[in-house]
Amino acid sequence: MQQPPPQDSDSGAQADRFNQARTAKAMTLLEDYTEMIDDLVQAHGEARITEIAHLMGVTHPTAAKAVARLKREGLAVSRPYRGVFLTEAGSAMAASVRARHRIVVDVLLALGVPAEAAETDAEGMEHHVSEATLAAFEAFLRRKDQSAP
Amino acid sequence: MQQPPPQDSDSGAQADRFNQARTAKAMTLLEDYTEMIDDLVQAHGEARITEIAHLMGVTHPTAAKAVARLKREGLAVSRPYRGVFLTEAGSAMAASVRARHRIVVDVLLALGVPAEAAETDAEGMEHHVSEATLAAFEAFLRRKDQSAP
DNA sequence: TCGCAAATGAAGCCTAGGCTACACTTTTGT
DNA sequence: ACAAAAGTGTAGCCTAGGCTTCATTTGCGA
Ligand SMILES: [Mn+2]
Ligand SMILES: [Mn+2]
Ligand SMILES: [Mn+2]
Ligand SMILES: [Mn+2]
Repeated sequence: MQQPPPQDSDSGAQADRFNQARTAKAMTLLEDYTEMIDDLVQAHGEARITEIAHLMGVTHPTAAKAVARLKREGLAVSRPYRGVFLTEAGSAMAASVRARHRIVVDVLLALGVPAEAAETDAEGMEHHVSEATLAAFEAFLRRKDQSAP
Repeated sequence: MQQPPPQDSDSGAQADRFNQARTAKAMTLLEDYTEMIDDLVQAHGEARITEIAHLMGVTHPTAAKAVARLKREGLAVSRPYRGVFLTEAGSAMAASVRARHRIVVDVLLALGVPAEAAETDAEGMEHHVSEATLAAFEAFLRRKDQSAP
């Protein structure tokens, strides 16, 4: 292991940002599906492939492939022709993803974004909100509803 | 052409949001490359594949393939072994993308996000900011620096 | 109970967007 | 002027994530 290469002044800084955005984009599927499966298990005790597909707006083979990836990555379990459930790791991801999702929506609403746009945009933006940004969002929301109790 | 199907109550609303997020994600490459090429043409009079690749953090064949897609979609032009330039449509996209990028960064900074995180997160978030949200962001920024002149 | 509809699985196709390896042009330095 | 270096192009491989089509299993209602 080497130290993170110092990058010739800031030549690579921009490249680093794009790479980080690409990495975040690659997490989108896992994050959205874990959150969705967690929702469904809460609501019905299990998550069925067909319902996942319907809510995600994809065909069932697409949802099945996504679930296969979740299982491969240790986030979910399932047996043939049965429901899908999250592992400990999957539940943890779902919890943090849901918390972040809510905070992003709340920030957008606080900034005056119409509710429908806030929900829609948050679904994509959330995956690019870093820990640092999330912390700033939380602080902003605390300030906000402290000044207007 | 039919009217947008009313969706049984709100069953499909969630699916619509995910589909919109997927569409936005698919625009990411075009938006980032047009902005980048526009930057480079401003700075050096042309955009070379190698420099695009370097700044985007990808290999040169990847950048070349991206430019091929830009050309296919009528956003850029180039001749073999020569620089890349934007069409009218490409320049228009670059201008709006750059404006939105700046606004997103400014909003994040106004909310107290550290500068480095703001730059990085904006690079991904920007592609999911709708017109409605952008308008709210602009209004927020105007209020902001009106109250602190 | 048993037959049929709904759900699930499996196979295979497609595009986007990464990569490496190698060929060819252009530019540059002696 | 020309050889080496740098830049560019091309081919081909890979994975992710959509899709359709068809086979199989489940679960229900008659
Ligand atoms: Mn999402
Ligand atoms: Mn979400
Ligand atoms: Mn971007
Ligand atoms: Mn940008």
